Amino acid sequence: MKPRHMHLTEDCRAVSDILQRVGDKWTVLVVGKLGEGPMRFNELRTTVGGISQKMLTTTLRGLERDGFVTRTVYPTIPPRVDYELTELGFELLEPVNALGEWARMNTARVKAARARFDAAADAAR
Amino acid sequence: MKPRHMHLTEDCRAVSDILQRVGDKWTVLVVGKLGEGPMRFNELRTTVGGISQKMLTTTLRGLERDGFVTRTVYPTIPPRVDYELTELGFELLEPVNALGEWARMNTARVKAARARFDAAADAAR
DNA sequence: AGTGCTGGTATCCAATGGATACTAGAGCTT
DNA sequence: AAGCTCTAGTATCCATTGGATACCAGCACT
Repeated sequence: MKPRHMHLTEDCRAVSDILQRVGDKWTVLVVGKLGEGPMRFNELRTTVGGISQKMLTTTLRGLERDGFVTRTVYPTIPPRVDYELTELGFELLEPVNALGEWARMNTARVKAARARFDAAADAAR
Repeated sequence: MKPRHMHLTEDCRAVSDILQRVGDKWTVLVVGKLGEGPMRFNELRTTVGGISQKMLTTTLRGLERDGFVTRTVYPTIPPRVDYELTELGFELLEPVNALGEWARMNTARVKAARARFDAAADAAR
C-alpha cells in the first residue's frame, strides 16, 4: 500500500462502480444470505424478507452478470433454480462484511447524528 | 437470542442502510476527496467532476445529517462554505477504503465476467 | 449598467424501484 | 375432468428518485 494518496478520479470511479452494485439495498442482503450456502429462489425471497420477485430477479441477474453468483437450473417440474456464491463472490464478502461490522458498531452514532440534525432543522423552522 | 450466524435480518438491515448511504454513486467520491482535507463547495464540484450542483448539495446534506461531515459557512461576499470530515467520517473511510482497495484489485475480473455474460446473452438471441 | 463570483434552490423530464397480476407445466384434489 | 398448487419467473403500471438546466441573492469590479 502506498503512503501517497491514490485518490485519482479513475480509481474512485471504479470504487464507486463496485459500491453501486453492492449498495443497492438488496444486494448486500442477498449476498449475505448466499454466504451461508447455496439457496433457491423462493428460499432467498422468504429469508431476505420484503423483497419482491422482480427485484430479487433483477438483483440476482446483476450479481450473475458480474460474476458474483452462479445460477443453476434443474429442469424439473416444478422448476428449481439454485444460486450460489462464486469464488469472487466470497472474496467480495470479506470487505463487505468489514463494512457491515462497522455499520453494526456505529448505527447508534449515525442515528444520534440524524436525530440531532433533524431537531436542529425543526428548530430553524 | 444467541446466533451463530450473525446474518440476522435486523443486522443486515443496518448494513444495508449504511451501504445505501455510502453506495449512492457520489458519496464515496465526495467522502474520498474530503478524506484529503476540508474543501469548499465548488472545489469539490470540480475535483469530483461530473456531479451536478443539486446532487452535490443533496449528497453533502445527507452526509451532514448522518454526522459524517461538518458544514461551516463564512458569511463573506462571495459566500464561502467549507466541508470537512468528522471523526465519524474518518472512521467510515477506513472500511470504505478497504472495499475500495478490493474494487481496484478486482475491476478487471468483474469486467471480464460482464463481457462473458453479455456475450453468452447475445449468443442466446 | 452590466458581468462575474459564490453556494445554493426550483423546475422539469428520464430512469429507476417496487407492488401487483400474469405465465407455463405437471401434480394433486375434488 | 375441472380446478387449485407450486416454482421461477415476465409484464405492466405507478411512485420515487436522479440529474440537467435555469434561476436566485448580494456585492465587487470594469
